[in-house]
Amino acid sequence: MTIDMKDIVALCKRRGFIFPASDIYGGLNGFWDYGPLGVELKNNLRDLWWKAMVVTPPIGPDGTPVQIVGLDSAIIQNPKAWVASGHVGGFSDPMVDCKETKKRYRADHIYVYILKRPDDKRDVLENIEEFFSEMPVYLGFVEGTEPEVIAKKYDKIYQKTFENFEKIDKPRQEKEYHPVELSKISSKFLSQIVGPDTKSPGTLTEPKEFNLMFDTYVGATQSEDSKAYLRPETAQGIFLNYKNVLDSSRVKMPFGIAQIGKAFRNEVNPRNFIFRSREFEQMEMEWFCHPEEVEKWRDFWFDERVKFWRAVGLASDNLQMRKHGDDELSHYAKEGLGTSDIEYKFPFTDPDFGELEGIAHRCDFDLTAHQEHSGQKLEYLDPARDNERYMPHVIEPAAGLTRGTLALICEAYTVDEARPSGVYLNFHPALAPKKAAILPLTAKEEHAAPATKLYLELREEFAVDLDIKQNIGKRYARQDEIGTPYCFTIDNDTLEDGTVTVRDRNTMAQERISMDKVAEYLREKMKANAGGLKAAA
RNA sequence: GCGGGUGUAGUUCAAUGGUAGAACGUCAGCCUUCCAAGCUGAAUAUGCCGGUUCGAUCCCGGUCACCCGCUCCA
Repeated sequence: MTIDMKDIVALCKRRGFIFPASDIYGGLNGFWDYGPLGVELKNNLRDLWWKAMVVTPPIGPDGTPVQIVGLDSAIIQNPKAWVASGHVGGFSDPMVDCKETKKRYRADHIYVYILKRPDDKRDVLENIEEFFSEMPVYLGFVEGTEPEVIAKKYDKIYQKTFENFEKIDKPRQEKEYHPVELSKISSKFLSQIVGPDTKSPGTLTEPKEFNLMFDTYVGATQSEDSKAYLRPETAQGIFLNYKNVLDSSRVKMPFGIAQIGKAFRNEVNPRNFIFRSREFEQMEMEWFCHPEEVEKWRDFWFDERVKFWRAVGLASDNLQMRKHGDDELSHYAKEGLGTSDIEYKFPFTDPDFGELEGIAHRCDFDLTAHQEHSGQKLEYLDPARDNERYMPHVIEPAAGLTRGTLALICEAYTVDEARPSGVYLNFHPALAPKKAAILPLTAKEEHAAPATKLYLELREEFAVDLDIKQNIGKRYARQDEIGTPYCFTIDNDTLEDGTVTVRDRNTMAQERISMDKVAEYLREKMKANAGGLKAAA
């Protein structure tokens, strides 16, 4: 049975998991808001990650717990940080697309060759308008194209374009080609320009800025000097604080710094609900180690991270591991061990998979770059290795918190025609936004009063709901739809013998337990069902 | 960014160039001893802007958003 994403999106809105951002204004492409239940779910996943990384980090290969400390760095950093990281330089150039070949060029790499006779003394750039009115078509070439190739293509295109080519070309028998950068030519002439890899004019789009970082300005005045960026990844904040952490927290190589937070990318094309959005949340850990140990730690962290995703409920075949091909490696991972992804089969990627987490070997790219740009020494003096001085290498497990939340919802979404709601969310109890609902069988005081008492007791320890109104079936159904694993129902027997009914979300089975054992019951169920997770709380 | 599609209540759907309906959900009340029961009542919608028209939710244009396929994803 294939699950329709539309149904999931509808449920998310209907029950308060995820809303379109600025909904009442018609939304905003690439932005989503997390509703009352969505934020609980997301926080639960976030807290479990933090616990697995920072509070109780795993036991390392040598049998002792590894060292990881936390961090929460600013979203806006000195813009030089993004120059050093490579985010500013390589990706801020205006790009031109060819509609026909779908190729993409840097606008300053394409030259349009204007034809003129040697005796024509006009300056090409200053009289560009005249030149374009004299000849209907000029040709663009990528920087460095051989003159012979240019001449040949001109002959070919002109012969094809004009039946009376000879007549037109006659006065230009002696001609010169004058290259002009495409970015210097008004876009109104694009319809007269033939792209480098095509034969007909007008296929090139207007040059577009292609920097995926959001700009902002620090301070009251807006100028180039005050320009800054919203971070496109949380990782750099970790590298920027690497030295501070080392100097203040007594960690030794190898160790990790973990951070959870928002990141922003001005995606060309946000898609697929919250999967690719412009504002999203990352859970990243940078693991610093000696260059010789990267392989060991890469394998270690990959296993740990797979365990984590399985433990939070992605235990099915929908989870897959995949190594990046050389052609898709990031600038920082071109050397070294590359990147391996943990991927999830979302309904919208099915039968393919979408990235949930990447475990990358970032080499010493970032620290070296920041050392160069900042002038600060970032090498590590390792007393455990005879005071060897080296630049640590980094293994980075970088997970998407918002993507993970979406995967949890997709995985939990279970169609069941047999039950009144027709669907339920099969969340792991540790992840469920509500752990239990307290339901008096009727709204009468004799049921409502003990239910309220139980609710007040349980809410000290668990996220629980008290729901008194409407008939019991409706209330069960509502809890099914939001994925509450347990419902405790107070009825007449409760008054007699102090027991309540426990109703299990997945099986709909019921059993009676003593009311004063409910907290303990819940505690044990959470633990028993927690799989590889440590208790959630 | 390109091509295609879709926008009506919270959700899923009707209908119409002339007063926009339903189901479910929500809320209020009654009822109710375990799975959206029953009764009564209530609130809530034509994405936005413009054009054509006596009159537009419907026709046209633009825009925004969502979906599908490509592209992109440092």
